[in-house]
Amino acid sequence: MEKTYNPELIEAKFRDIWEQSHFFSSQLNSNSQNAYSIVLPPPNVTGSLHMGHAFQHTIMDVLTRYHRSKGDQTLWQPGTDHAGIATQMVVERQLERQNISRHDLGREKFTEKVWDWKHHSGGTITSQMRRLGTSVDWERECFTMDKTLSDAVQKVFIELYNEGLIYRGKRLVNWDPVLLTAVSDLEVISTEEQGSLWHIRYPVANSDEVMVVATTRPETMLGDSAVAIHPNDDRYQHLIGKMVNLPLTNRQIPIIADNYVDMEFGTGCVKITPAHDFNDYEIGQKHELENINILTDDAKINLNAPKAYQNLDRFIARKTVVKDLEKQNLIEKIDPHTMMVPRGDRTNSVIEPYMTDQWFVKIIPLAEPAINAVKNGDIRFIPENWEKTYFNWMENIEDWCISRQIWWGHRIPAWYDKNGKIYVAKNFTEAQKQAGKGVELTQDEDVLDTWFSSALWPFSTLGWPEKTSELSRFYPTSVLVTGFDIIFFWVARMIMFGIKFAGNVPFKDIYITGLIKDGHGQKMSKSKGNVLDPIDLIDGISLEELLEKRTQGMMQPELAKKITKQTEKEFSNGIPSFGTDALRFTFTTLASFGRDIKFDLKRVEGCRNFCNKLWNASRFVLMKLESRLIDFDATLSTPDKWILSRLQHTKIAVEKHLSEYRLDLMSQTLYEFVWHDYCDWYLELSKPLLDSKETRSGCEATLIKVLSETLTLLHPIIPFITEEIFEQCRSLNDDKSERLITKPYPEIDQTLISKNSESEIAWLQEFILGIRQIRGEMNISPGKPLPCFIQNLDTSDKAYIKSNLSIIETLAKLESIKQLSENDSSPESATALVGEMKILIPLAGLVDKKQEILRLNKEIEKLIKHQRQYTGKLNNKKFISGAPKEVVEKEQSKLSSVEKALGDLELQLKKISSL
RNA sequence: GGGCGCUUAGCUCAGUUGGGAGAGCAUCGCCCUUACAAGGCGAGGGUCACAAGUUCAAGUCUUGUAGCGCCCA
Repeated sequence: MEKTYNPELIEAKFRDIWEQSHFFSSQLNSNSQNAYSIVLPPPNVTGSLHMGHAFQHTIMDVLTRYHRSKGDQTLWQPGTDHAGIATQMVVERQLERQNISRHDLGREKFTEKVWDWKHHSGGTITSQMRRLGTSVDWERECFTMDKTLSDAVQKVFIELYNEGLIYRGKRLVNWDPVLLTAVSDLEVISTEEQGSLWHIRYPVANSDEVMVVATTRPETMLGDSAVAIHPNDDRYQHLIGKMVNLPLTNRQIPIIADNYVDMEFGTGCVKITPAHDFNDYEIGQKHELENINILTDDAKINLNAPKAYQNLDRFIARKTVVKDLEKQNLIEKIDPHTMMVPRGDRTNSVIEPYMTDQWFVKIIPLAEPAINAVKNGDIRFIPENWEKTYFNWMENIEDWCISRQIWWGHRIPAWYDKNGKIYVAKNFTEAQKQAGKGVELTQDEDVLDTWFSSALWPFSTLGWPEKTSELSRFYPTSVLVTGFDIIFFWVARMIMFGIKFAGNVPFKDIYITGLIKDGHGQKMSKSKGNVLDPIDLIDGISLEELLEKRTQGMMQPELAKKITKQTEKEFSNGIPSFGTDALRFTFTTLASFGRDIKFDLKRVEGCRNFCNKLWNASRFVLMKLESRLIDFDATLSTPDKWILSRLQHTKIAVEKHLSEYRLDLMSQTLYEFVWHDYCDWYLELSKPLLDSKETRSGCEATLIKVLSETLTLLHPIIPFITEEIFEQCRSLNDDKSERLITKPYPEIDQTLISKNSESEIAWLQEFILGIRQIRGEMNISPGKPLPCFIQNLDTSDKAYIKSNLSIIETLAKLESIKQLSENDSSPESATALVGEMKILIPLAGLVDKKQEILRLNKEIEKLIKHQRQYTGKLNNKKFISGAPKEVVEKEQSKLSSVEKALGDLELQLKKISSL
């Protein structure tokens, strides 16, 4: 074995071997009683995988590999999402650089271009996944626009339509005037922005009075249909039912009363623009007001407005309107105002409420069973508190606008005749049948919201609506692993559609992971220039390349300087190559239940070091056991029994943590076992054990047995390095597995849990630590052999000493250990205690006694602190009477041992000081 | 305005029916000891945001305050 492990070579090797051997296939373990399945949240084919993907993929891979090696028939279903708007935008932007618009190409040519992009981008994603070691069943890879998945989409649409759960209608929707499409509520991000509040005078018809209304969007006055006041507002009672002259328009509009109006806000008068405001729309419906649309698709003023404003862009129109009002002295005042401005999540353009014909899903009948599924425990959120977020949204849910005026996606299977009658069918022929021969039909131009097809993912990928064997075997899936950012977009909709169409919930557990942020807790984004590519952490990247990556092709090139500076500061030497396993281990240690995960390179470094530690421990084992015939039935020594016992505890903890999705605790447990139990202690103990004939065989068998099981435990987290070590050690092993990936997960063996060896080794460790501490504090070189006296031994001390004498001498580098009886006078010594046994290291020729006095005082101080704490408790009568017996007894025994130790140390202090 | 969450060592964070304040990284000291310097050994460092309450006992439960963050309107 190489002295330092080199991830690059071994990763490439096993990527190929695993996949070519079909080890990821869901057909394995087909005789098993248990099925385990996860669907991969399909990444968008818009680009490449980011840290969040890599993080979640690692979690899913750990679960998948674990269940596979437990013997479950395991499916991890891969695939990608066509991501309608996002992908269309990527391609449109590329065309833009060649000065081509999608309209130049036409629908058919354009979608061809998008398919080209899809093949390119999909390839990037899958190759990245392979680099990460994701063990998905590649033979089952899907895409949301595959034929079978598209058929499923059509079927769902048609069935919902026939049931009256999908309808088409003219409604006020969120309109993106740049994309020229409707978007759903979820795709609109409202943020606080500085604006103005214009107070405008509306003259009351046939009167001298004016009503002052306030608005943040003065141009919308061109579409006003009424002025509203609160029915109880004394100031305006006499005006209800009268008319106002709407300025700039030559129109008269009524004054109405409605509870919706807030009397306290502004003047208490509100302009009502039903076609351009969601609240006003409601009021308009109630009062049967006219919906006056004053905007074109791209947010210019249309022909319904006075000539002066027609064809003006909405923001220019705003200025013009204000100017004209000022001219007529109709502006009362202009206040600065912070308000919520809605912007499209893709384009960042201001979203307009806009009247258009759209398709909607009537959502409440679907939401109710989906709410119940979580209430009655069919679905569990992990961590649990996310269910509150889910309920909160589901209980206030609104109909879902599913039509998009774009070209990339599932075209809506609806046709219209000349009179606008709708025929919903799976194809033109069927639609024609419905319409009757000779009726001229045209298909709806729109496509479906991307999330409509994603909502079917857990069953459409398994072959639904066909009754496939996969569907019956793997549906409902075991767990969904995803981020909280798409609970509404995706998770909720999968639950609704799963229950409705697949007849059952789509998954039993929903593990909501945290989101990966940069080291400062900032969201990673291209515009912030703080994105890390998981592949760069695996392979490493120079500062120059990283800078180029972060500043290339930016939407706002003026930020490049700042990004360069930040990047240079943070990654002055670029990023070293850490390897896939180190990155995966890092992700699992970060997988606690927090919301934000600050990603820190130092953490990866620590995990890389762990891999190296494991590598070197294996190298040690291999060197020691090379060409030896291992006797797996050999007698075991106490240290052998101890490490086997520790291994069982580790296995128990690992399974517990994994079943609770605490991958952070799982990897921490394994880290501690490997580093601190196996390497720090057992490997050190093995050195003397291997040197002695009586203990050698048992130790050899234990070394390899524990290593081998540990590799299996670690394999789900760090598959590459463990597979490589397994291969190198295979000749030593007695098991028949060809590869670690197919090796059965080790069972917990309760009979190997040994309390006796645990307490004996604990004693041994205390002994050695005592001596190391003296060495450390006295600055005695670790290589210098020391003489040692022990005094005040009880029977177990005596037994332990007898069986561990040479081990202690080796590990603590002692020249000799001599027992003193109670009455023997000891030389001037440094002291450590193991229980009541005293360890004495003579000071002669080593250090001056001042240092030992200092050290003793420090120890004594610590003990006194504890003594105070315990006596305080025990002097409290309420504690004695109120606390359970065991607790009181425990406190008492703690106090007595502290007091004994104190006595010993104080005596020692006196003795040394007086010399 | 409604909801959710966070505040523990210099930094990042664990702490699961209330009973010993922990890890990694960073810091300091000694050591290139034949698995590992990507290492070994030892050490220092905390009023668990603040206040009140429940309890024999609170980082942990309840209430309030302050600061920060997210989601929804």
